[in-house]
Amino acid sequence: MKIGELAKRTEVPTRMLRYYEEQGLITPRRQQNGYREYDEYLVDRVKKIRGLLNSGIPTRIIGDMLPCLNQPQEIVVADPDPELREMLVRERDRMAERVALLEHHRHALTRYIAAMDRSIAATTAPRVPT
Amino acid sequence: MKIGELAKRTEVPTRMLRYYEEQGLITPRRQQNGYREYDEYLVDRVKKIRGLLNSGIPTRIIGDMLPCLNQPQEIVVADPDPELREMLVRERDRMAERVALLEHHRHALTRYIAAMDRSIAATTAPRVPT
DNA sequence: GTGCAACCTTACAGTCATGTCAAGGTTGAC
DNA sequence: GTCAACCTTGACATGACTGTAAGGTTGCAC
Repeated sequence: MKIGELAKRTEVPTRMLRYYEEQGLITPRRQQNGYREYDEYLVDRVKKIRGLLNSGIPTRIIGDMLPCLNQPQEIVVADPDPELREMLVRERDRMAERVALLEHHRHALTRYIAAMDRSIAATTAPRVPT
Repeated sequence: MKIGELAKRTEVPTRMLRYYEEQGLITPRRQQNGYREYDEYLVDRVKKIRGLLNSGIPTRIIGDMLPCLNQPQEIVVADPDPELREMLVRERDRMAERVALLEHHRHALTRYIAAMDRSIAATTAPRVPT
């Protein structure tokens, strides 16, 4: 498929698909006219890349991880590099921290919004029946 | 206190404290020699800023929120702007999404690390008693 | 009071994941 | 043939950092 279709199917802008290519995360073939030609399996891979980026993992590290995450279901560990393992553990722990923090702030925001609503209610209907 | 002490107490590098100032999130007074002078209450505020930034809220929006989050405990809504409310709701929903995604990837990573460990165990002790 | 480390200052450049735009080539439908 | 809807590369902008250079201030030892 061409870049536009991949963009639609993954909801990742074409700009980003080209960027991921630039970073060596995907390497589509080229048609005779120079257009990029993406294989089906790249849909999954792009989604994986997005997910990892969204989790705060930089492209450089994603590049290290991707070859290990080849099979969609089964986890294949080709070269069990202890350094990579450590890095992944660190990333996982950082994720846990971020989840906790996000939850904390989500609750704070929820409380804040509720307070706003009370304030708005008080403003629009200031006279409360005694 | 001076910038170095604030940095130590908040674990936010001086470089970033100056950056937050540049972005209008904190405005320390100046000593005669030009050094920045931070009040005690800024320790809390900087921590709040870090938390919000970590949650993916941009400085621009944090700048809008901070004046509302003055009191550490009580939530004070000075000007219940419905636009701000909508924005906050959007931010909160985005946070929820990000939490879900992070959790998903955290679990994936955990599974992956476990698989690695099995692989390492198999490599270092390849002969399993039948 | 000289020297020196440890602090502080500004200012400018670089990074990373994005967004946006320009200038131009290709394709397919009418 | 022309027009919209694609595609290409390239360049510049932005947000949140991050690094570093070049220099001023402070405090302490000698």
